[in-house]
Amino acid sequence: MAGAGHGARGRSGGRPTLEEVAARAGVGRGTVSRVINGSPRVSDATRAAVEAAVAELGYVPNTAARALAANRTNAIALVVPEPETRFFAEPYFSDMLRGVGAGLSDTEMQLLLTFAGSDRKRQRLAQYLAAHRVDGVLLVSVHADDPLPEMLDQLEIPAVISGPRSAGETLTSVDSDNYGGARSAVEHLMARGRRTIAHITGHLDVYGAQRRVDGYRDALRDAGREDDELLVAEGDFTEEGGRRAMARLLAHRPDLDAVFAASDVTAAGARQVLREAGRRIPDDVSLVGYDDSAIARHMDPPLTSVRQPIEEMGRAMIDLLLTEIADRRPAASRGLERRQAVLPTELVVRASS
Amino acid sequence: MAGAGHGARGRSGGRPTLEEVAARAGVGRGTVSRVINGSPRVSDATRAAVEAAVAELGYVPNTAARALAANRTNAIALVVPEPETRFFAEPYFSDMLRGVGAGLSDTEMQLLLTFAGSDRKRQRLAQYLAAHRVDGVLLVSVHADDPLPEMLDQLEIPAVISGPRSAGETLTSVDSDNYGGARSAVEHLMARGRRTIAHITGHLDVYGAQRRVDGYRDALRDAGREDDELLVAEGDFTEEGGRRAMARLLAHRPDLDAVFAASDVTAAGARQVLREAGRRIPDDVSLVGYDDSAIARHMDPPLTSVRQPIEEMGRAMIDLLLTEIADRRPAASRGLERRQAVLPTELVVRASS
DNA sequence: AGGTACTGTGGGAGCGCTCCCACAGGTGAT
DNA sequence: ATCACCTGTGGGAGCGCTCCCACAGTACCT
Repeated sequence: MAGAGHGARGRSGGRPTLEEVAARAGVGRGTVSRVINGSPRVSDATRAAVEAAVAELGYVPNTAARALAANRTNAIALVVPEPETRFFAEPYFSDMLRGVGAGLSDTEMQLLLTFAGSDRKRQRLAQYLAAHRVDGVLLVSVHADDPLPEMLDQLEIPAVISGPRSAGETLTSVDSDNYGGARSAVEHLMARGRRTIAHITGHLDVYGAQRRVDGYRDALRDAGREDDELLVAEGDFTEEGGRRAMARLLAHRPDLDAVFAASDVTAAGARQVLREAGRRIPDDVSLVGYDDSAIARHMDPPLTSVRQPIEEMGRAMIDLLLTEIADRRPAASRGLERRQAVLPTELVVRASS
Repeated sequence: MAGAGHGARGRSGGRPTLEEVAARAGVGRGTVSRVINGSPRVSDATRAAVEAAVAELGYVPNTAARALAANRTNAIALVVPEPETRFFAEPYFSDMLRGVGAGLSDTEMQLLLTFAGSDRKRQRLAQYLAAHRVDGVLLVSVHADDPLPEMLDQLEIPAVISGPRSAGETLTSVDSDNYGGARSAVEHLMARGRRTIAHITGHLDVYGAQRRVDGYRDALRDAGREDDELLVAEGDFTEEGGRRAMARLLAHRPDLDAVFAASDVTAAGARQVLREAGRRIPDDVSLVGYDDSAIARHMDPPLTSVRQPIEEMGRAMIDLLLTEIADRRPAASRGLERRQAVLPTELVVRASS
């Protein structure tokens, strides 16, 4: 309330304004604003006086006023275009969120968590974006046909996507080396003396899943191995998908002696089917997963897995997004300087291979 | 979608304002505001006209202006007073976040995710709160000596805590029935014919962990069983803590034939030590965990566990918080009507018991 | 001397809303 | 006729900032 709460102006609870700080420091409103925002055009003496006043009064800028006047929000949204369930089922997201949080902790930016799993939520999200409630958007796990990136582009809202949708992704993107990670997994299995290496893919409308297939294929081909279609079964990153794919693989190629799964969760499903079929891990069949999640460590036997530096990816996304926001230009310079970051993966060898 | 389609109106990128909608509808600014905010004091005809204008122009209220004028933010913060790492290590948080997201999806409220794991982050958090950047706060996983609740109280910011800090918690709280959950676990073990039932506790400065000990004790006592101090070992919810506690229990009471652990992760640690000691699960020792997390399902053998309705707890927290925000009063009526929600638990029986 | 170009500073003019007062026009009781 | 008291409406007065223009002061040229 405007005039209501003037009684409590004493210590805590009283929220000083710029004007009050200015009065206290004996300067003008503009000068305080300059100090607060780190403008260099302030003399050292004045700056010191203002900073003292700020400290004395415990001044904290009002975000809403700032956002209104400056037409920016100091907030970014992490948009998850899936139902909440999926988001948390895969540790991938948590790790990413962690990196994002870390990257943000040095800034004034606030993180908004937004789910766009249902149509209603999409609707609302569209409104938020239209209202320019955030300065930028982080997109994770976007499927190939999602209209969201298009929309962001039209609204000219800076955005960074994790996992490009295709080789020609137009948005700034951050990715891990899916291709190289898959290669290293397959090469590891070959080095272990495995002859017949199968692959359970991820959802193939996810570009990263395709790249893993490429890495798997190329690793085999470069080693002069057979590249049998029957050794590749399509999964969808889920446990159930892993089970189904594994069952198909065993039916078609009962002689397989290694499986490279596109996620740890998928590997868990595969493991179960292998067990039920009487195959021992790693004695009869080597198993390698992807993500190096907690599940990999807790599996019996512990699962060899390809670690993605997901946390660093989160950090990288923030860095790129902040850059985009900082030099937000009249959209003229777009497309020319598409930014991209690809971070390396690492094979973590455990007992399953 | 909402705003994007109507692109070519007036200045490019210029979002329509209340005033423009008013002009279009042939009414005053105040009337439009009333319609937008669902005030009943508008005639049906006027309301219809305004709504038409809003639709035509693709009007979306400016959040910052609204927040500034109304002195509220339409945002709430989920504050995690721990390092990000801990937050994501336990599925507990993810589930809760899911419930919170679900509870929020029917409202205009935005969710801010805030970590307060380091001192610097605490500092910043304090600033946010002081700046009244959010209308309310959700606190999860607060330890007994945390100053945060106190601060929120002083700032008169509505807050709901998950897991009260003590029996006399002053904040509105949501909890699951820790006592009942523990009882049902122990009663289940007794029904299975187990005679010597040990308990590995959680961090005892967490009230819920204490309540589980109470439930364990009372279940035994009510059944006329011995209540041996040597059967209770203090843990801290972690795997490593579970290992250490289990080792101690085996040393003191090698005759134990059942263990009730205060978390699944703890149970995982206990399981490892039991294995190494040559005890078979469940043949020699029954094992029951708490949380019914993914780990429980993936353990070998699958772990019997007490399920908390964490997602519903998240929902409940939101409901309570929104209520508090809605009837935010001059703090006079505080303490009198302490709200509390306690949700039931459920024992999920698997092969480990 | 005046001219030019800085640096540092004060403060007016909004940003787009909500709040609230004023007031028109209707109703019913006096 | 007066009064009281509704309902619905318009619009002024801010909310606390940022932006930007004006301008004093200083410095270094012609």
